[in-house]
Amino acid sequence: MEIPKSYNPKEAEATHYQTWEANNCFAPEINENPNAKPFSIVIPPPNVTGSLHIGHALQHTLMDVLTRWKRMLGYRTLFLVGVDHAGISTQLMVTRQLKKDEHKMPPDIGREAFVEKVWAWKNRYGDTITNQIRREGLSVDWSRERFTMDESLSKAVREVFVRLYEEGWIYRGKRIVNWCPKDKTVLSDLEVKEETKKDGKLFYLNYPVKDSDVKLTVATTRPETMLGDAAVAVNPDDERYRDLIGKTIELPLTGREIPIIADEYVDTNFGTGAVKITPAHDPNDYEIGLRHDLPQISVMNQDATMNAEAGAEFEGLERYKAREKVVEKFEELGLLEKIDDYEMVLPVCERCKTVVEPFLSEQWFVKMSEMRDLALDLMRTEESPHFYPRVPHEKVYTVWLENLKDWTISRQLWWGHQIPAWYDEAGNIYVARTKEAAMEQAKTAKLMQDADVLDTWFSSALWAFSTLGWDGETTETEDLKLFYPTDVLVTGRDIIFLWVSRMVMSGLKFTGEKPFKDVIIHGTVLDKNGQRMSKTKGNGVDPLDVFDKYGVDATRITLAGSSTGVDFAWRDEKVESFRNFANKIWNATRFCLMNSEGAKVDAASLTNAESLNDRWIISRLNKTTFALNKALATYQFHEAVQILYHFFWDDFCDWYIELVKDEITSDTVNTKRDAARTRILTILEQALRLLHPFMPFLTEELWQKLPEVSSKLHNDAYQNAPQTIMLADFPTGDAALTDERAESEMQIVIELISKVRNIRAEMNIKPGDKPAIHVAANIDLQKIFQSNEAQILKLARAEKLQIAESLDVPKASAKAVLTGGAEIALPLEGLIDFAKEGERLKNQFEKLNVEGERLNGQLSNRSFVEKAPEEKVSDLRARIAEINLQKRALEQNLDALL
RNA sequence: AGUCAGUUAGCUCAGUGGUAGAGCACUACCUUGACACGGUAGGGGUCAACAGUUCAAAUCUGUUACUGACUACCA
Repeated sequence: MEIPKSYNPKEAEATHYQTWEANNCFAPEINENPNAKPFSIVIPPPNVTGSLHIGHALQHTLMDVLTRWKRMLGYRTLFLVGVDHAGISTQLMVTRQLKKDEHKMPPDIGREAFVEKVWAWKNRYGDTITNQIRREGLSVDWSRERFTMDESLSKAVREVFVRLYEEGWIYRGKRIVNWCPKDKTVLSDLEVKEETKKDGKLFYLNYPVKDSDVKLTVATTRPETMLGDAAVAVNPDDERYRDLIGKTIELPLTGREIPIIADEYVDTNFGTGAVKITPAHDPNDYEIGLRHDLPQISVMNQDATMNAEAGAEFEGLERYKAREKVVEKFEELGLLEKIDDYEMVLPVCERCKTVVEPFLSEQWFVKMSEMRDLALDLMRTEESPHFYPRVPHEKVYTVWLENLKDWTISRQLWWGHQIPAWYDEAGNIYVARTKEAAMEQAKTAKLMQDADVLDTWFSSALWAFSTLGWDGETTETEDLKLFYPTDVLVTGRDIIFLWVSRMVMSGLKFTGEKPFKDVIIHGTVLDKNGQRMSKTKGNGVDPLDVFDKYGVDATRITLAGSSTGVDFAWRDEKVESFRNFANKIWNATRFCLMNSEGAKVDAASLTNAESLNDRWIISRLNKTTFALNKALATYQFHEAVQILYHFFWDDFCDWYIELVKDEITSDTVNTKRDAARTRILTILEQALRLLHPFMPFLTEELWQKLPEVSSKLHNDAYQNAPQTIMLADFPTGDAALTDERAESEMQIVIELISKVRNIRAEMNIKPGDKPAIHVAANIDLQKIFQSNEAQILKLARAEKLQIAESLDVPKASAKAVLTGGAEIALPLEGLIDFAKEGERLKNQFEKLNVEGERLNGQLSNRSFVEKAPEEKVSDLRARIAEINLQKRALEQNLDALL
């Protein structure tokens, strides 16, 4: 078989995914075991407008590793995929295109036509993200793909809305909300981000007190809102203003008179200690307004221009123009005290970055107190969901819930789930599942549906069960029974509040069960300088570029191997090293295949091993298998990757292949050679299975090349499926095959070879020169060295191995001491540099000496001997004995040199 | 302002009480029939500082410094 010298990911990535998908390998139905335990994950639905970024690649890899692992273990696995309609971002994107292509705005074409355009857009571009998911190799079940605006999911949304309304948990009301003047919609608290403005100003305005010469100075960052002032507030304990409480202000520019009131809210140390109160344009002022029964004077329109209430002079002015004009007027009136520079933090719209205006408006809200308690009770009673890592997320989640405010769910958009509420001509509200039902309630057909749609996260909150068939009417399906609650949710920190908490609350409320058992919160991928990636900085890493450059598998295992729950800096060098790892796997397999005549994959070859190196590698393989399964079971992805990397590269390639190379490449055809070839092939095949969840393409490509692989190697649940490594039985380890004795015996052989190599390097022995190795050792060690003579000679590049009870070598020899007191010597007449050899031995002696002194110090500490566990003390004694033994030998060697 | 996290080899990061680890980078040697995307042998860290608990601290506690994240407020 002709195999290229290096792995080309493109070929493997081009074919296998299609085969897997075409053979329905991803669907749970591939599992033929009726008693198989279920395992399910739902993907956090990416935005339909979106394209893959490196954070997705990380999150998706972790989910796919778990899914492939469980599938190979024989679980009935469902990895459910789908996309989110992403209300605001999609609407913005289509609006932008409409503007560009037709120079029109949505109102120009009307709601119906606009929504049609969004659907067309979705159908045209919506598969960008899903094709990218295929590229990543995700083993998701495409037959169950969902979209948040599918009819069934939309029905679930209406159902939930109606039920919550009927219970009084959804209400409509006039509140101060976060208003985006550009998108002209309300935003929830979580959709508002902060932006620091360094060149902000704090304006000090003088308000004349009626019937006096006194002026009260108030400070504000938004002078234009003074047009809507309803009062000035001071702290009741503030001596400076005590006399003024109850008096009246003649509010400049408006001709209105407003009271001076006392309220504890006012901080006497900030600004002037007197605060202008604008109930319609500030959330705190709104609260104060309610307490003091102040009028709510709204002076702005929805686009943040001033309205008629602001007065004729200001009406129609944009908010910042109005600000300038107000300041000008105050200056003209001699009422502008001063302007200070002031660094401030502004709330901005998460999507369009426009400064959000606190705005008095009528909206729909979900009352969170009861919903919140459901989630808090779950945490209290079951400590669920279990966060990985638990610190800090469990606490952050809990504290957030405890302080949760009501959720604004209406959005002034057209793209999304339209609110199932209707109004009659008198303005009465009818909330119902359908228009017909609403008409029945209203006893009239003259109804107008609420124009608003629901927050995108309202439908996302139902994702874990609406995708499995729950629509309010149907509440039990096969999928729900099998796959709900899901096993684990994998997601980023930023949506714990937006999504995780809301899924928990709605899951508990509507299914009576939590939506998932575990929540894995992965870290953020930062750029190579440790900075957050962002479009404006242009420092993002495009996973598709990385795939092209290094291959999908290398990228996947890099991401998994970096994942410990904390943020990490992206480095191309890391992927490069895993690209090299992929190549190493490729070439190890290439070696086995080049010598595979007469061999096949045969599990029996793992149980009938006799030689030390075979028993050793089989023991290593089993320990690796145990450790890997354990690491995955606790979501320790970094650990899992380390385990695999170390086993494959160090144990299998650097030692095992080299140890058995001669035997395997022998020209002599015999059963011994066949057995050795079968064994290495079998071990390799097991290793490929262990690697498969991380590196699906490479392992499939290689596995299919192995002689006589078939679906017989599949897990029992997949015996009839077309042969693929993704359905192979995942090794779980066999305790009978771990062999501590083989491992420690091999360790001493490795030590011997390494020490000889060290001497060779230090003494500059040419690779072609083959010295003799003299070994002095006890009977047990003699046997071990004797039976591994061929391997020792080959790997140490030596001529012969002279084993005796004591050393008898010429003075011109380089020596070393092994664990257990064995000694080695290489006669190097004419090659040895005595000064260098003396230096080398002294260095080793010194190292041992330092360690010995430290340990002796510890041992002479009486309290250590008394209080430390016996085992630790005896370990220490043994180590000291070992050190003394080696030191004595080194001393003798040094003496012999002089 | 509050809460939390981090500070370990030149770089990126593992490591939760018992002799400091990996990858990359670095040095020397090596085209040894799987692989130079390779092999062999090396060098390199008083685990941020200080104090405490302990027979024993990178690991537990406290304080400080720096970095970062989140939450709230900001007239």
